[in-house]
Amino acid sequence: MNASNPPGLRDRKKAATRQAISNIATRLFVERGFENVSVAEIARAAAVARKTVFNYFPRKEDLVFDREEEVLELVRQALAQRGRQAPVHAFQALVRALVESQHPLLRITERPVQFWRAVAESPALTTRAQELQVTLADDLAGMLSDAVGRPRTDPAGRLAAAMLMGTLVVAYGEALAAFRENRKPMKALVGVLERGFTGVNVALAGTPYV
Amino acid sequence: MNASNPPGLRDRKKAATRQAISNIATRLFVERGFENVSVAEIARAAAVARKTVFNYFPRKEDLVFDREEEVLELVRQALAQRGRQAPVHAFQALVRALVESQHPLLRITERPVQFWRAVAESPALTTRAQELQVTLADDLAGMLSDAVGRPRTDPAGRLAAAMLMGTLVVAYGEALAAFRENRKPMKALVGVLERGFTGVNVALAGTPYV
DNA sequence: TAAAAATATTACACTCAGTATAAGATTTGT
DNA sequence: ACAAATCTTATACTGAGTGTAATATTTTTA
Repeated sequence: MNASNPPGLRDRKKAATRQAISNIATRLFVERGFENVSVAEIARAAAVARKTVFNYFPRKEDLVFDREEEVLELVRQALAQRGRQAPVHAFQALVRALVESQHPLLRITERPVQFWRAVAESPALTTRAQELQVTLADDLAGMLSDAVGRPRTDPAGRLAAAMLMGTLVVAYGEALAAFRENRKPMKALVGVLERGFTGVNVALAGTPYV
Repeated sequence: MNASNPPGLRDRKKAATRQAISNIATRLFVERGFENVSVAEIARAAAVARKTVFNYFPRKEDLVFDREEEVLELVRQALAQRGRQAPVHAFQALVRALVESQHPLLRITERPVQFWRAVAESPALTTRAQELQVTLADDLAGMLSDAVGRPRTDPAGRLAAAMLMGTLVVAYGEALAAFRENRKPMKALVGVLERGFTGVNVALAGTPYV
């Protein structure tokens, strides 16, 4: 639970171990598929106890998805620095900015295409991805509600978050499809995005969210 | 893969076994919670082999959620009989009709409230419910696209489906919350619903879906 | 109605994810 | 250098889900 300060030896070793496990796991998954690699095998390859793997990654799927916190941080920042802008608009502005600045999270290249193909081929990973979408929508709903000083259970906030995340997921999926079919991924992405955003703005009209 | 005809003895026995397993499982889950009942125990209580339980319900969670087909059938029917109405509007009309006719699927009573509380208390069931939401959104997207003669991957259809399902889930959740707080569940439900529907209609404006 | 074909149930053995616990090793603060 | 805190490990366990082949039951055919 440390924060700043020079990271001690312990923390550096932990980071190294975590990274090593993650790297080896990724390599094995790419080579042979998620379902065909056991945690025991990963532990062996990383020269570490099986339990240690679970210490760092409570579920096997977490070896693949470990950028949740990064995403949340981006949203937090955007909402904190939004000035007088409505929170939903601030979120939309964030997404547009990430697209235009070619941020790694939304940039479409061969890498993410292969990554998401692998996810699609694994039932466990697909399920986990869906779980993540819902978790993110939930967190987003909480942040939006906080921003307008309403209870975190406010249905309007939930509705906004669900629609925004839904839009984002569909848009990103379409961008991946476009890439595979040699169409312009970013154009496809923005097309869906603006459609969805327009809808959200109307749905939330009359509320402080927008 | 039989369809009509008088159901033979075999089919009747199968239906009976399935129902018996499901009933006993439900009882045990209610008594002691989903995670605290093993499939082995269910099998024993139902006087059946463990493997037989898995024959009928591939995953343990399927013992709880087994109304997917029923929902899909409702949507199929509504879209088939929609006449010249746009598919998204037909879907919205279906939902409104279910609400007004107090259809069991959307009626809020003590039963569903307890059911969904139990789901919320179980990580495995929560995950499965999310999975179902995504599956339903996917099927809905396919049906909407079919209805307007576009490929099942059409992003507009996907967007419509994602937003509609998102709206439905948030609205239903809010209705459950309203029930617990002694507010009018149906009023809460319809409130969120109409908000979401308005947004969807705008998002999809200019497309044949609406 | 009796045998043959089809299908359902069962027993058995197995893999693997995830948890619990306590002992041993390493880092950190004094 | 010592003690406290924390990380790793060995070991053993529970429970979900799969594969397979033997057995029982229903349906079909003759």
